[in-house]
Amino acid sequence: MELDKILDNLKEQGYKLTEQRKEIIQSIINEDRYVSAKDILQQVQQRFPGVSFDTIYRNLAILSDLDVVEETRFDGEAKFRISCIDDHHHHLVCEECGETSVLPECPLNLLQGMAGEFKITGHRFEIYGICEKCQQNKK
Amino acid sequence: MELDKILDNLKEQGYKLTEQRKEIIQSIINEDRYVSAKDILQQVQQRFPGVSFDTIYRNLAILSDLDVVEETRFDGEAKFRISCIDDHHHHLVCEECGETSVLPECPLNLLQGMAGEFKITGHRFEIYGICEKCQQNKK
DNA sequence: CTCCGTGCAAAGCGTTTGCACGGCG
DNA sequence: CGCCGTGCAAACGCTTTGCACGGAG
Repeated sequence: MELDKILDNLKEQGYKLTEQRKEIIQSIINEDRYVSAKDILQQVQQRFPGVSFDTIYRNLAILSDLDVVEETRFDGEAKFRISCIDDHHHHLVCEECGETSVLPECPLNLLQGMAGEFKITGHRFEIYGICEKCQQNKK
Repeated sequence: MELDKILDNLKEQGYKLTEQRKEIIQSIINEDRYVSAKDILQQVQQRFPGVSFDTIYRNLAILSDLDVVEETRFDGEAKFRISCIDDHHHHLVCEECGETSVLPECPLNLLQGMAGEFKITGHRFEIYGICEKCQQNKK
């Protein structure tokens, strides 16, 4: 998703476009992989040394509600990445760098009907491992 | 997995069989669904009012290492259930009661080879929703 | 000018750790 | 009787919240 689209969306929803907020979104877009609140804070602090965790978390909560970011959890902390709400998809997540690549198929489709009477409200399918780049860095 | 087998396993590994430890394992077996440390504590406290969270957590860590319990996370807390290490499988997890049922197929098998150079170290595939029983309770 | 968003500080929650005692082996 | 496991308490890390000020609309 591009920055302008997101800002328009926020404005429509009645949210103000503060400099901090814009910078937070920008750095999430720049990262384009799962990062922690801390990672985002450090990025944003390069331009706004004053920003605090609360601002990061509050904005992440809003962005997550609006499906601007996807949220998951590993290493004992929440991780966030810019979302592509257009198409339903799943990730290969590198536990070293958080880099993600998209799986070509949603496994839920392959399991159609297997759930029976269970009313599905959500699902999580993530493959953890080490991406090619990080494997080479380790050698 | 049955209690005796687990206790033998623990003994083999050099762990002592304290009453608290046995009770912790027993209540996890009895639950047979994803429960939180708090849930386990409350169960165990019925027989040992003195037990504390530390004991629960320390034992859960050991049991998780030995693959006696499976660990996941939702509702912002770690959840544990007795594992069936014999066969690789995945769960439908009810977000109301933690009840799980087993999926007939591992979706990773269906996606064989899709990961490319990504070195897979683990994966998580869980479907969240409301199980049949909880749907009826809500009505 | 009105409120929403911010920064500060402190609290909240689940979880982990240091310590000394008690009980398993 | 040695040492692991326990309970207590305190610390921990991540995240959330109350408050008063400042800036966007």
